[in-house]
Amino acid sequence: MQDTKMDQRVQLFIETCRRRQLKITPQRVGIYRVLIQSKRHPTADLVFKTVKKEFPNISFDTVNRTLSTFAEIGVVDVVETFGGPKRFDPDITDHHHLHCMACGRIIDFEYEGYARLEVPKAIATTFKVISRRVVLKGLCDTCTAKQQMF
Amino acid sequence: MQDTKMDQRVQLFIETCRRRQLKITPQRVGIYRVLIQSKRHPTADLVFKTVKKEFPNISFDTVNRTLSTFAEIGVVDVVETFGGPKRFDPDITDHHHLHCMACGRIIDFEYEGYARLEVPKAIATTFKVISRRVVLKGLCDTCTAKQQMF
DNA sequence: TTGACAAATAGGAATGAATCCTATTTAAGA
DNA sequence: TCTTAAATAGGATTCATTCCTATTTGTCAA
Repeated sequence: MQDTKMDQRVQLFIETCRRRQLKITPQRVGIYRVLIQSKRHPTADLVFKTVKKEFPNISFDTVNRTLSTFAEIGVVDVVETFGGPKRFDPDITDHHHLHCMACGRIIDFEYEGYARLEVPKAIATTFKVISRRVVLKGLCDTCTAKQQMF
Repeated sequence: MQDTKMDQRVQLFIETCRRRQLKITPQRVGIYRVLIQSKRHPTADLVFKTVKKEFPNISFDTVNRTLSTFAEIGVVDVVETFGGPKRFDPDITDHHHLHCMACGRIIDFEYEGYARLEVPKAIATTFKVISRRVVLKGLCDTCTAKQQMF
């Protein structure tokens, strides 16, 4: 990500915090920066280890609590998983996910064909939909290649 | 579920175990019976508590290990979640999920419109798709009603 | 039917993830 | 500045899951 693009996102993030009356702490900004630079839907622990380079005595609890706060105010998403630790996604725009069952990688994709996954009427009346996503389980290219070696 | 329908499913389950050279133990059958009668995508702990009524000294480890085995041989699915304990789904036919963010309920639904969620070509070439599902996040009717009380 | 053996189980210990607790620090408005 | 509520660090605790090992039990072949 370009520096200017990143600064823009950080600026928007700060405005969101203000709107929600959340204090702008260096830790929060640091965690947010780590998040938007991540490409792998990181766990709290991974964010912790990364942000620790800049803030050597930040605590895990701060990182974890902050990630929950971010999810509450909508600046990140908690991603669907199949067990294991929570994973976070700084991309809150509409997109879909491939899950590799072998290596656990989550790959983002967009697709016109799913653009307006309309919600069945019978459901729209009894359930208030907030977000929609297609989740594909399978094997990524790397893992498929590995399997064929046996 | 009707008894005959259930016996049929148990019979199929037993055949699958044999095919995979898994021993048919009373615990496994008991756990499978609990699963196919569950409507709530139960956690290992809930299955454990339920099956304990019939097998008072079954261990949690047995239940948990067995559920993993079942997932491996494909007789149950591990369901996508947003953190928290693993949840299991005895319905392995194609269907979709609503997740209530307030109470955690997962509601199954089927929909013609999603019938053949075709996989984008660009993806089909690099990723081997095993299953596909639409995941809708939102609020169920009960929880929507509760929120409006405030 | 019986005996042998690998597989499965029970129960407890160990690990990992997330949350809670509390004393201390700090952002932000007066 | 000064004040105060919010946020943090660090450790303790809880909950979920996996690991370990002695014992039991399906299954298959004789």
